[in-house]
Amino acid sequence: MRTAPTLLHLDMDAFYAAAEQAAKPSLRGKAVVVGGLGPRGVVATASYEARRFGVHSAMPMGQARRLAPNAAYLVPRFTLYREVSEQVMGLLRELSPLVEPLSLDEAFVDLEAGGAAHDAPSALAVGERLRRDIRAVTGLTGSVGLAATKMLAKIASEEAKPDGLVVIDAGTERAHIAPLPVRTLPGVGPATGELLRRAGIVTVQEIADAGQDELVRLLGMAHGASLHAMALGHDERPVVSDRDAKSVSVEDTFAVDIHDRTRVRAEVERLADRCVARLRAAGRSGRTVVLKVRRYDFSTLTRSETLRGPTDAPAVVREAAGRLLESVDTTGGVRLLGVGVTGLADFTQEDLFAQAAEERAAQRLAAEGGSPEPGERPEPDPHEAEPEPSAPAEERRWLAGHDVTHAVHGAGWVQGSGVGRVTVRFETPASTRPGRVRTFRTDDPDLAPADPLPLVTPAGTAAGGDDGPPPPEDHSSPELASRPKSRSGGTSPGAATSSP
DNA sequence: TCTGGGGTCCTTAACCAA
DNA sequence: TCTGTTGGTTAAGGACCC
Repeated sequence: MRTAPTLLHLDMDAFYAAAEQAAKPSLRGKAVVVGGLGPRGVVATASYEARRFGVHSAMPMGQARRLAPNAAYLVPRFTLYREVSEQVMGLLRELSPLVEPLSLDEAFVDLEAGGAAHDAPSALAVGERLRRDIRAVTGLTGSVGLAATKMLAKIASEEAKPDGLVVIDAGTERAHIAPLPVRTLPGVGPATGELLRRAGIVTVQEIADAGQDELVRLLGMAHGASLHAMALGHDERPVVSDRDAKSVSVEDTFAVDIHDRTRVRAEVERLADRCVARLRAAGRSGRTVVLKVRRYDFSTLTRSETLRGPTDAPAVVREAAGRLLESVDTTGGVRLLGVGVTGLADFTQEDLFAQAAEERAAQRLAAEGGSPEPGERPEPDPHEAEPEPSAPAEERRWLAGHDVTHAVHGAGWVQGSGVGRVTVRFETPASTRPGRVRTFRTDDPDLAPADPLPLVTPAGTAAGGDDGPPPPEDHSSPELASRPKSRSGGTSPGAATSSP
């Protein structure tokens, strides 16, 4: 058992929204909401300015728009977030070989394993230096928690938010967490919280007092025992680097429910292909195929089938998913479909099923006269955030927040689009004040999509285009961070997503 | 205009084999 | 041979996390 607070938890502050603010000077200090912009989107991240209006993650977009109508609404740009995340993880790996990323914006680091720290003062110094380095390299802020266990380090970083550092010293752990609500503990969500509340257990102290037997009776062996241990401050989970994924899945929620069985089937096959593409990209194969269906009433069911051996053949996964669909009643409409693969292996069994399935697929295709789904041109999905890397340029879509370049005006980003127009703000991460806004036709040949620019310009290469002296701090127009002015008619504001 | 998308882990039940 | 126990695997669902 570790006695010094040498376990570090890093949590970037409002990560997606902060990255967008760093990329778009006109949004700094403003309410920014990142998430799905379609009719069924939810908030992924809200900037701290937006949180003041009550907007928070997992909230339906519609509700967010009611609470903060003047916020900027942007679609997520995972390529940018991944790049920044890699920079941050790189800094963490300089501290220790034992780095466990939990997501793009969160990770545990075992400082003792790296020899970076051995007691509270050295850990504190490392934590503060890390925060400075992150700000220097990415321009973003992160919060750091230091403690002797994962659970406590995570609680500490939560308390440190935003842009802070908290150490929970050895010996103070139990006293520190005792008065906190049970929901503070990892693994206690709405359901468990409510169950405990009905048992009269509201605080961490009360979990400890209830005793392990009672907790196990209430929550089952695994959950009950671990929760009781956590309430006592015990948590022996080690930091584990490079964990292998155990499943790969893709799913889509449709802008409107799908009723047509043929269409449902076509979507399942598309999802199967996307799933396999990801599986192959990861160099894995899988043995169990899972189909997920969310019906019109939000009831969700899964069906799964385990194959004789692992596969990464598109036709095999497609066929299995298709078979599973046969056993699902979709009358009434389908809101979401998903296809996943579990039981992953690093190899693909040389198998005849794949070949047989390929042949059947080819035959079916030939029999149907060459077109995959007659009359069912799989439209570019209206809900996906990022365009497929290889998306054909047949129809250009201007997603709110994405980078563009203009032959005359240079680098900028899409502020909104609709009714044949796209509104662009011309500014870059290095701009010292909000850039100009211009509106173009969506088919303007001078306008082209662009890759995200680095948030921080490496010293010495001060990117040009920087006009004038430091900002007289924001004399921005009211609609600045808001929707495109050119909006008219019924299309949802700022959404580049097409509605049917 | 309620409720995304990508995961992990646990529980329960059914079934099969030893 | 019959019955009971145990353990592994599969399938389905649910809670939780970011």
